Amino acid sequence: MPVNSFGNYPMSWKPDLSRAESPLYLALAELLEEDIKKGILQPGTKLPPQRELADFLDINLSTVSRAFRICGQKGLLSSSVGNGTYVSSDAVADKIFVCGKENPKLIEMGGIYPHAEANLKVQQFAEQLLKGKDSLKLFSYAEPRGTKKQREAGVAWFQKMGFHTDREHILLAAGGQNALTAVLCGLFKQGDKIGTDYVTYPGIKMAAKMAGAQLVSVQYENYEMTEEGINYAIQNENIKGIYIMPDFQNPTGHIMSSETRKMIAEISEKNDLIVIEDAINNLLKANENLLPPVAAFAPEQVFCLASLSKTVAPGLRTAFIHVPRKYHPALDAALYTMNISNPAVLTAVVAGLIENGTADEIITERRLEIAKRNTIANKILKEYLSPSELSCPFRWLLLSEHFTGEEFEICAGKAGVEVFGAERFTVGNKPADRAVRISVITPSTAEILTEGLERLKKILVRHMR
Amino acid sequence: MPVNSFGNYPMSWKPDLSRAESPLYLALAELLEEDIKKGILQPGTKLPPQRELADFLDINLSTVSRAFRICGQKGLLSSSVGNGTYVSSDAVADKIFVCGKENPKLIEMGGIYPHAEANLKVQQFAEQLLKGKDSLKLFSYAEPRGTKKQREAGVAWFQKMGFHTDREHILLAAGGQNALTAVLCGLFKQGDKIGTDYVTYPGIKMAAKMAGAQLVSVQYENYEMTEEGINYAIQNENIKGIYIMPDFQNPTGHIMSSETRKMIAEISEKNDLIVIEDAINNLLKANENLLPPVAAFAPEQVFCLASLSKTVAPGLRTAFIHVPRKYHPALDAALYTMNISNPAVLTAVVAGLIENGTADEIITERRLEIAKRNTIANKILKEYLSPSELSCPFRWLLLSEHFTGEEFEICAGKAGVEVFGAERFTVGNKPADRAVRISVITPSTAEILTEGLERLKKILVRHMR
DNA sequence: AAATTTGTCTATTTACATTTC
DNA sequence: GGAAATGTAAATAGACAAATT
Repeated sequence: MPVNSFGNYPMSWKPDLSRAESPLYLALAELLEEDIKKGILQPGTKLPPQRELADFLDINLSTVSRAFRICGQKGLLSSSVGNGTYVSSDAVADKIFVCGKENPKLIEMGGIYPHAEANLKVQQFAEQLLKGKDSLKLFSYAEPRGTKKQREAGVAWFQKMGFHTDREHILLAAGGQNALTAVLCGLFKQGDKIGTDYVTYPGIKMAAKMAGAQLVSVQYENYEMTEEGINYAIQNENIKGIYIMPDFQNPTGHIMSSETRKMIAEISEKNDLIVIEDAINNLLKANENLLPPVAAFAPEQVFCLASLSKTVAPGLRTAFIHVPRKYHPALDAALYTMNISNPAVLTAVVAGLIENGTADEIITERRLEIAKRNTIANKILKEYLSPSELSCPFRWLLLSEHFTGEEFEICAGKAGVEVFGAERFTVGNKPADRAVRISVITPSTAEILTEGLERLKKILVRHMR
Repeated sequence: MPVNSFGNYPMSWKPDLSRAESPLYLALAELLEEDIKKGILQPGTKLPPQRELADFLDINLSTVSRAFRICGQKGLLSSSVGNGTYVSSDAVADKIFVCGKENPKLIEMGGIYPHAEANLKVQQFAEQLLKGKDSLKLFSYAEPRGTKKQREAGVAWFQKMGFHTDREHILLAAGGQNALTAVLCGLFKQGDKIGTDYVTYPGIKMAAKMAGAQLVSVQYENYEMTEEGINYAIQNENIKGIYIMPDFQNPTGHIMSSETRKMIAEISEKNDLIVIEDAINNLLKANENLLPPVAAFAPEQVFCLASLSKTVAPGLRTAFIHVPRKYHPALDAALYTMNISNPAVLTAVVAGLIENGTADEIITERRLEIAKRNTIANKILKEYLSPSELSCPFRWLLLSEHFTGEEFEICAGKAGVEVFGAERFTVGNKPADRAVRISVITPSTAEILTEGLERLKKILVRHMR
């Protein structure tokens, strides 16, 4: 018999299990998922305590618990002891990012797609390579782990970042996302937890979902995870790893301080925490601003992923991974399971470009082009943009209280500009920032960029009055 | 108090839980895994009934059950009601297949690697393509789902097999293994079961492990799954899907009859069973032997995977997937999570080769070359080889009672020939066949092939007396 | 500072269905 | 053909620890 007086303190959710066919725990989980997807339970809603719900439904506490766990693992709920269970803020927003081109009139500033013009040197090199001897082998199976020469190119690549590693620590993946998925699927089990920033790269959310891992957002200050935050997540959330993007954090564009890098390295060593460091933007930073990746401070604890997509060319679909020795077999197996091997043509091009110095030239070009575009962005939207270095390919646009990120995304879409609202990047149950990410590098010309930015400004100004 | 008289019927396993620190169920699972890996519990061993073990250890039945389930999901055990629990026959053999070259003196006939000489036309086409206009875009991001033209090439590819599908049913993957992993990770949950042949392509074992799915071997007759076998597995093992390779089944080389193809199509429709059809070898069959894939008979039930690795060139890392409509979103998301997109250069080459007819020429060349090699194989090892069409790139070598597959693999290795023993292909708890798979297409020349086969013959003859 | 709230984890009880003998 | 053997699944009970009040 229910003890609580439900009348006085109405429960936020009163499911009806009376005509459920499947087992109780499943029926409950299904109802919950349905109600979240339907919007009956909004993100951020606090659910009734498990005991109260059990009492109300006249079933056992553990049965409710089990149902909640199922939804929790799907990323629909996030809960903490003593505090309660909440509907995740990103429970619904689960859209795939699709490379545009569907609406040619839309100015694409959502996805970050470096423009094709800078690919000239890559194309020329590839053409030469195909003419060379041994080019027939470029269409046979490649060695799964890459050749010594290719892994050596990876070493050279990390060297540019100020991180000295060696051939035995390098594996190759078919791009940054491929690398990320391999690490998650290869090293994490269903139910394992991974700490992230409170807004983060959506690709980690997709990869985590595939691996069955749960993301929890780590407490932060000034756009950086705090020491206490990480320690708390280790002790109380039992996270097995963290995911970080120290250079031009996606989506905020923040560059992690040297102190925090060292702090994370230290904590990870002390607690045997797996660090997944996404160094995709490291080499986009200005040359005089050399900040080595966290991996440099804890090389046996950190997976350092270095995709070439943003720095050389996206079509190369290649990433180097620095792999801690003890995790090498597991990641090797995961990459083999997913890819067998990387395309021989592309890895050969990559290795060649790095070896002969062309890669450096391309990076310099890309940096200059981005800087040119950020100068334009700063001129048009200065007061709204979160500050950033000139070579960051995207910007974090802070909105007034008039808009949520999602609302602005829709408004911008109607004005013919695609941007991505903060909701797409959120983790956990904190309400999303009022912000959107805009890519300055995607529009094919500076003119189109300008037009897009002007349109955004119009929307902002119109609502300022 | 134990009821059974353990003295009389000694239990096959008497674990010692007395000094376990972790929870009972975990400690038991760990002990079990350890003892299997150490070889204390051999593949095929029947474990004591759960109740007896619980009694012996003086713990609850469910606790044992839980421990067994953990090991079962790792592929270490396979059990059936009324019958008991057995150590899986492939519990230990878990090696990665690595593309050789490490020992140059070894004649590689283990992995199936089409030789590079046939890549000439591919290389020439790629060279032309790079010279063409728009070639800069080949190094930018590609559309995740492929362009219309590329998907149209997939339609044309399936058309050659006698299977008519359309553009909306096609997705692209970065090779056959990539496709397989995407299907498994995208559509199956931890603990889901998938039926396979009793010997099967090891890649499905790796992919299943990553997805957390369990493989169960389906009853068969004459190298083909039987209707009763599939129905049994649906009803009693609760399989959610089956994996089949109807053309040149790996490793036996068997071609599935037309009747069985239709039977599988029908059962899958009736039971909403997901069929994963690996059609990698379909187009290697002789032209006059057109047998459409199972997908042709149940297109909304069958994922049909068509890698180009064995037919055109492995380095293209491309596979077309025919996807049932209802599963399209799930697979699309999985592929996006793993790859974002396929390399634009390679998919452009693939689409071009198919469109201009070069692909057909290459297939014909490959078939002829394989036939030449099988003629040699038949001459040297006729009496040992399981019969097969001339265009099958590998053969199933049946051994006498003198050898297990593994033993022969080792003997061959000592004689400088790499082959793969049946143990690498086994699923379930039936002891492996006495057989090895030999690839006739991997040695770079017919002479090397001949030498390899002669060495194998020597081993066989020496032990016949 | 102590009591209460709250989620999590392990082990147990009970019921069930299939297979074997 | 019926009893016994055997694995599987769901629901429950109890203990624990962190967070809140």
